[in-house]
Amino acid sequence: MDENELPRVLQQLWGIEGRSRPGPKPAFHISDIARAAIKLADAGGLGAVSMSKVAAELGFTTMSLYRYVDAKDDLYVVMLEHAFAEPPVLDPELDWRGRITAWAEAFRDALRRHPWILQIPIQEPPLSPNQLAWMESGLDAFDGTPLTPQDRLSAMLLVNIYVRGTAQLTANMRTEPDEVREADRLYTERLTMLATPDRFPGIAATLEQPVDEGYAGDFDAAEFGFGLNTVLDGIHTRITRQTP
Amino acid sequence: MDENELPRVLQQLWGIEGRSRPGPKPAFHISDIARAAIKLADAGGLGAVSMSKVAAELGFTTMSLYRYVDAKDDLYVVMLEHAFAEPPVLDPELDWRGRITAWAEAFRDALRRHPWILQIPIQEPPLSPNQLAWMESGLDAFDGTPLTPQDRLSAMLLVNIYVRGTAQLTANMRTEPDEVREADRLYTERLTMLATPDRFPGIAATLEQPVDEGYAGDFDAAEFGFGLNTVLDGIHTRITRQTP
DNA sequence: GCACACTGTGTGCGCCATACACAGATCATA
DNA sequence: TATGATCTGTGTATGGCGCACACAGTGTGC
Repeated sequence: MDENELPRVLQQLWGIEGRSRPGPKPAFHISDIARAAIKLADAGGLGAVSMSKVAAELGFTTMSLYRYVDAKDDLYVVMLEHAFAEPPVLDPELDWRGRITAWAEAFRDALRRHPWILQIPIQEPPLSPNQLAWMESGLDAFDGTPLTPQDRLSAMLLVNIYVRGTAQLTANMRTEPDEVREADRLYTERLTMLATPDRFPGIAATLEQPVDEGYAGDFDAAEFGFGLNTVLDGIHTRITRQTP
Repeated sequence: MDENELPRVLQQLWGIEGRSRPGPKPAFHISDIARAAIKLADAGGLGAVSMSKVAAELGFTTMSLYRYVDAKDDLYVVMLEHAFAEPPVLDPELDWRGRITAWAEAFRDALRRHPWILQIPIQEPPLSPNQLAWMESGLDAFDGTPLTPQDRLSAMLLVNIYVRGTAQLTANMRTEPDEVREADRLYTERLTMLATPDRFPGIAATLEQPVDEGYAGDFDAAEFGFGLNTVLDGIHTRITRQTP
């Protein structure tokens, strides 16, 4: 095997400690950076996270961060890793459908806690410990089904994509529900003005049906499960087709 | 109706021309801005798009762009609108499944042509003409089914999300296929090293199965349709459940 | 006790989005 | 036809950003 070393961040996240070396002791740890950055992001979105702001939050200079992190992208990796703490422990009593549903809801909750996750530009597939643990947890949900490992991966990714996608849609995630409602009202108003029935009959039809009050709050509760069940129905079809 | 005017960009995209006014004639049009920006983005990703670069491409100063566009976000709106030209015309001979498949493939192709679309931070739901035309086209695919307008919206969004999500996954979209293959090789190598069977049995199992050669090329062709069919199976289940 | 690798710091560069003031162009109106 | 309002593109300036680099001090292994 060649000296194809892992990037430094991943080494640190996996706890591959370097032997004791000369020089001053590090004043803090990447987990401190993660905490500070997440605090800023939770409060003001990903845009509020800059090297200088994070450093200031820690009480150090901007450049000191670069002793722990090679570039801004690495900061994102560390933030993600800490935002996704331990994956949910899935009840083995449940069937695959119950398990993957619990997994999806845990994922959704994490995204709701840290909406900035959706703003992070994804450059590379995940390799950090907690990310892999979530992957494993999602795959394990299909234990007992006749699905092949590849099919399980596809199914898990499908659910993953669904959760991300729906979260993205509601990612007008202003923390204030009033703002969400107002933005939604303005949107439907404009849509009603622009999507006239003659040119956009399909869109207009969806607008005619009165939207439930408290729509924003209801979406996550009802609509999320509704769409998820559609996805799971598709996976179910594949499973039954697998065992004729 | 209050003076709740549309943002300027949307007005221009909808061709709401202001009456003739004093002052010099504009030297160009937002579509010129869109073309220049898309050219840059196609070549170097969204990061290569800056106000100064776009302006230089047009042969004007940076600040001149602000006479046409209120902020950078508006530039993104214009880019999106022009990248999604006319939506696909769906063959009415096909059933809903054939139609929405064609729609999904057209969407995927657009994303493949302009990968930077996935990098655009989405702030607001779409209101521009071509975006709505795509929405309408996707909704129309379900004509003839017993689905309610709301269900059609959900189904269309589900497919939309699926296409975006899978494109995101393969959005290591280096234009060079060699780079994709190399990145993929490196990833599986590292994953094999980190996801040991004792701690991550599920992940390890997916790695054991030998991956087809030409994986990167095959994904879009085979895997895309496979996953899409799973989603459509779910929608099919909902349709048949609708009509007992 | 020495050499050296490492620490946090300060300075500085190039790029970015965009606020603002300005001179010239052009239309509606007198 | 003259004029004033209002638009145009431009030049300049500001504050922020990520990050390269040189530096002085610190602690470890020899």
